[in-house]
Amino acid sequence: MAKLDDTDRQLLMLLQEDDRQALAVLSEKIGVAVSTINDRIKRLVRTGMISGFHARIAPEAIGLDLLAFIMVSWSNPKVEAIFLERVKASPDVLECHHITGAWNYLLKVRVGTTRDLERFLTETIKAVDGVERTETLITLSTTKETWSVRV
Amino acid sequence: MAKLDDTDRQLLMLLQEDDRQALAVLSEKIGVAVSTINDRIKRLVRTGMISGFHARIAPEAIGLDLLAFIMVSWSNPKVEAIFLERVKASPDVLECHHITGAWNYLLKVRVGTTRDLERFLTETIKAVDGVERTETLITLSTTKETWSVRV
DNA sequence: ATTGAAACCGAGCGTCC
DNA sequence: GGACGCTCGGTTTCAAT
Repeated sequence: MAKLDDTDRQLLMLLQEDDRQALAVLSEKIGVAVSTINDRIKRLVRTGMISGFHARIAPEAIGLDLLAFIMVSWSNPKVEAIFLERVKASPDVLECHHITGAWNYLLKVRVGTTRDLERFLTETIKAVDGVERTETLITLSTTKETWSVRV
Repeated sequence: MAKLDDTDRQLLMLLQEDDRQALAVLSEKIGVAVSTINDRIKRLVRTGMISGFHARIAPEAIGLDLLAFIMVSWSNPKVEAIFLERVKASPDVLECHHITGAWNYLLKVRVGTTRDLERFLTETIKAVDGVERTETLITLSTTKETWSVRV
């Protein structure tokens, strides 16, 4: 974990908001030369601080209207490997976290309709032998969903 | 919700994985002219299918080692407005969803250490008058965390 | 004084329009 | 094809030793 100076921090803030600003614009905003901006971005990528550049798709604009969080648990530890396999392969699953508490895993899932969600639950989750319980929290509305972290 | 043809879909897939590919590369992969790629991207942005281009920061690389999901509830409906205000203003909160089930809201929160989490809970969440219960699920490990949706 | 790292400058070139 | 913006060498500055 290399340390960041103020230029790096400002750059990260600006790029996580919008990575398509011209180097000249970034140079202007931060107050260093264009080539410096270029060097810094390259370094941030090389050192792994920036892990990628991604277009963000508006989910509802393409018909992905249902967001759900699904908590899953089992008692046989052998279940985990198969479960993770399935989950990684499924494009419906955006996130998969091993969590503390009463449940083993928390999934963030985005699909089109409740029918898709039902299909996901039966064909992807409950199809894994040994999965004992699930609880699904449906998102009614989303107030905030940002990819920008404090830097 | 405009309809997408196959070119749009391929383009969205490629750009959400990596938005810095040259138009010529995209043209090659999809098999249409460079100018078409350019037009399509512009249209996808204009129509709101693409809502932005963002550099992704590796959270652990900058010391954000703790990810938590916090469920919150209250009984007085007047609490909601103040709660959302605080949550929107907090850089620790990445997501805030109104959910079904026993809880009112689900938050996704990223901070440095357990101390920061404690401070967040006391100063941001429990400081909201009327918040009655919270439950925090700490993420032990993350198997999958993608921004790419099925298109 | 010497060295190394980082910032700056400008010309060349690739990319976009 | 023309223009813009990025890239990448060389050069300079600055800090630390």
